[in-house]
Amino acid sequence: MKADVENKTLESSEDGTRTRVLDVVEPLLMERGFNAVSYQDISDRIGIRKASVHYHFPTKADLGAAVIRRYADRVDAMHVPVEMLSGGMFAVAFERFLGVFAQIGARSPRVCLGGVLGGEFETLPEAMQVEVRRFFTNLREWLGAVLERGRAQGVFTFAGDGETAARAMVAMLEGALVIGRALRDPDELAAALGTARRMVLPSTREQ
Amino acid sequence: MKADVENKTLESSEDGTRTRVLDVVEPLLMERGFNAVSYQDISDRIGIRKASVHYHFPTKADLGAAVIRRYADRVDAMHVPVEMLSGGMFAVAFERFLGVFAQIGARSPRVCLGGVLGGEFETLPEAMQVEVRRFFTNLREWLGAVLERGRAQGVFTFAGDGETAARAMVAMLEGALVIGRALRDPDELAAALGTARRMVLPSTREQ
DNA sequence: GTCTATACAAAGATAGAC
DNA sequence: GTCTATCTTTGTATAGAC
Repeated sequence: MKADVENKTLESSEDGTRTRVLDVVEPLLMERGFNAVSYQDISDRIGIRKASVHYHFPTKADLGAAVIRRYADRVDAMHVPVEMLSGGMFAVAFERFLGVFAQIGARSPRVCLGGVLGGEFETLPEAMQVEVRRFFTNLREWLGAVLERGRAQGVFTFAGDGETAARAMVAMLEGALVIGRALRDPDELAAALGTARRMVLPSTREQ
Repeated sequence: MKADVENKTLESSEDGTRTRVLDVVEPLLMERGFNAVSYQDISDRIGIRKASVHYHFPTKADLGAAVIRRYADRVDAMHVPVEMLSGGMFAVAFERFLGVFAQIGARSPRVCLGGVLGGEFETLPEAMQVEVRRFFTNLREWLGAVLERGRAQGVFTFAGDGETAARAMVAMLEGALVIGRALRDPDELAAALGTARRMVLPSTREQ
């Protein structure tokens, strides 16, 4: 169990073609979506034949599901469990959450994988739909809990319950990535980030 | 210029296959996106051959662009020009704006055409990209002006400029449609609608 | 304006040699 | 694990008769 690896996020230690495929497909999906990415695209990019890609991921559904699963797990891992937070750490966790979207926005024309796949949702294989749902559910639940408990500790201020605020916030950020990319306008995401803060952080709310 | 027609929204008076095609494709796009809809799908649904569909829309880009153009024009037409608004009419116009999204949400698994095509944006033909941009730009500009002027007349209250609020709001509603569909959860859009109101309507803001 | 027929390219996927 | 070769299906698009 040698901890080598160049800069892998999590995942198995041994690099291997399988991981290279995932690494190539993920950004491709974020840019073009599932239906517009082919085995040929992948084959071209990593210099092996289509058939070899099929060896690692027999069907496209397998491939797609593996990509979102890894993506969702990685995003999950960036969010400190609510039980471990207290006091000012809530604000930090919240900023970190926004930072994830800010990072994606900085890589436009990529958008959040959840957002693109959400658009194609009805055409996705079951296994992928399950992962997309899990992604959104986890995100919402974590953020909802953070907002709720953070408010109890006086860090956040907002009306209604944390879950509702979390829903609105995630939706806004996902939407902003998509629209901002279409308009080639970084202000779109900036407006969403600012609004998100103003929704819950009293310090940012002076007119 | 006989004003017959069954229940066409705008468009030319004579029904004709061309319009039937648009009528069939629009909801298909809202559900599946552009890349997952084929001439065969259309052919099946209106009972003519693929080649006949090509007669009306030679390329798929022509077809796609025509669909969004009509869609964007229709949404545009639902929004009373800001110059014609005053006093309480601002609140009415705003509710009407939210109503458009509520209607789409009620037809889930369809989502806003702008939202789906935004997800596929990088893979769309130029002509379609132009229309998608126009859709979002018009929506944002109209709403931004309504919020701004409505606030000047004491109808709305919010921090920052109207354009920023409008950006955040449109993004939130688009995102909520997509996520709500994936999760098969009507509460998603409801949360967004409620949050939108709370963002600008003082009457809805008591905790 | 709609049909039949067909061209042509791409896609997902499998068989079997190396 | 990767290759060549191939199958099969689907998609966009065009030609030409009716």
